Amino acid sequence: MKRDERQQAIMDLLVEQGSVDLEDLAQRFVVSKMTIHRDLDELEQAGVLRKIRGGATTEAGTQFESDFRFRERRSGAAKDRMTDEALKLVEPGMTVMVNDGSTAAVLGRRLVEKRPLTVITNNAAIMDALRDESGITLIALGGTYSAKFNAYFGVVTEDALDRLRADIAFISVPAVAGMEAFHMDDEVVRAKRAMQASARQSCLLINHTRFERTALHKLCDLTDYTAIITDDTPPQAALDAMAEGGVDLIVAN
Amino acid sequence: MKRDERQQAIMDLLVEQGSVDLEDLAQRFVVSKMTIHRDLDELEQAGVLRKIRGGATTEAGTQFESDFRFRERRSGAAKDRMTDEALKLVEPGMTVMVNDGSTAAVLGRRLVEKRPLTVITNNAAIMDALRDESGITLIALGGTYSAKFNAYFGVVTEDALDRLRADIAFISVPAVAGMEAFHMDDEVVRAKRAMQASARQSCLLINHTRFERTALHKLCDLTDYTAIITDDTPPQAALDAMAEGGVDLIVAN
DNA sequence: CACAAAATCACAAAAATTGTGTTGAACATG
DNA sequence: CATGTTCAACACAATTTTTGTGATTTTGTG
Repeated sequence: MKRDERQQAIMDLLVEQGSVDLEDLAQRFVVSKMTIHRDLDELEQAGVLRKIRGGATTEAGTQFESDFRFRERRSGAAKDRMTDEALKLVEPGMTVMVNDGSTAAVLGRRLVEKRPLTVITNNAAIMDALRDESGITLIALGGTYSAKFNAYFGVVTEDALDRLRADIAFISVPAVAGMEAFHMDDEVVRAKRAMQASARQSCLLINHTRFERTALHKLCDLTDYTAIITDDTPPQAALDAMAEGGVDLIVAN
Repeated sequence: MKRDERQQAIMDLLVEQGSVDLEDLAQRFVVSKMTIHRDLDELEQAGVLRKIRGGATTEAGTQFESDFRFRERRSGAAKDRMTDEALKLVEPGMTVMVNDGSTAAVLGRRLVEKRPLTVITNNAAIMDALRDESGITLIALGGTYSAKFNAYFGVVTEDALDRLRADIAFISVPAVAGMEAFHMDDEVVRAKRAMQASARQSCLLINHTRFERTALHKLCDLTDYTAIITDDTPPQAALDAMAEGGVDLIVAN
């Protein structure tokens, strides 16, 4: 492994973990700590990380932390766990819908594991990822592009969904409270609803930190989902509410 | 300049020119010919080029030559000239449709010069390019992805077009004979037709080498276009046919 | 303030990249 | 088809880059 590759690998780790340990890096790449020091120095010079005692972290408050790919890969482990569960619901030959959001993007990319599949999505990241995969029939939902969500929305999206049918839809939301799911943007809500309406069953993906929160628009009731997957145990209050409402929660850990 | 950079630069030149000269490369990068030899050997090993006496060419008949990016950058000058003419038909504030194809992709990217605009397309390259441009409202047409054309097609695309309206549609085809335009794929023909039907006026972009050729499916008559732009003077027979048919040809050179 | 851990520095060792001269193969040409 | 010329391949040496080691300084912590 050459210098450049190692530095790239360090960046990958940094993006994934948010910080890296010097000692650990030296062991991982089987080089001396001095070499790692030099790598980190260069990367710091290039402005992509900040050296701290014993390792390095992502430069706080720069473009980096708000970078889409960054957010996507950060806490990637949790998303991977949720994705593992979600994939269990998918069988080769199915038609699968996936909505916007970085969690959904992670799932979208991993759908290749279940090919052949037909994948319907308005998520630009998924389109990019599955575009050239053989065994995946990619049906993109058109619409007006939203940079904020890196996905397509609007009447075009909704009309297209109205004419398509899928076996399962994977939906993610930023807020769940009680027995209801929420989202801050009404365009997004409409797209998610259209997707759920066109799929035989729907599966909700929700980060455990997002329970007990609301957002401006209510999307639907949790009873609308045939499966709800989260990455870690949510607050007791949330658990109670769902138990009482009679919905099953799959905790992936 | 390091080894990797040099090799990358060689590939860039290769993509641009189709072939590279060993002697020339040695001079350009101020290294010995032996070094260039070694670079080319490695690149050949990697399968991205083919060494020939005195230099290297793109591996004929491999994925490379049919590579989308390759075709797109090759003979880029001609496309730029056509694009110049096409852009004259666009005014800020308009709603513009652009179809599939590498020529169209070049035009799509340059539409930023006329912003603010609303751009409607099924061309994946254009989606990627305009996605994060401010002042451009990007409306993607969904559909089933076609790797061959790097664009989206099918009922989803056509239905979406049926519900949209644009000021002008830019259409490109691989074959024109007499007073008719052709394309080898019926899915693509349907999308182009739908686009033309949804635009107030249509403009055809056609490479001058593509005149006097036909393809399996007839798309439409040339009289359906309000403007026809080509990059160079076409064969006399083609000119005669168009003159007789009463259509104006804009030759951009 | 003292102690330990970590960072830096300087220098040597190792590895890689590159250039040169030579040899052999391919090419054009009469 | 023989011959001179050009170009590619090879081997080796020179050079540059990368890396490791130990000494020295800096930093953080109790």
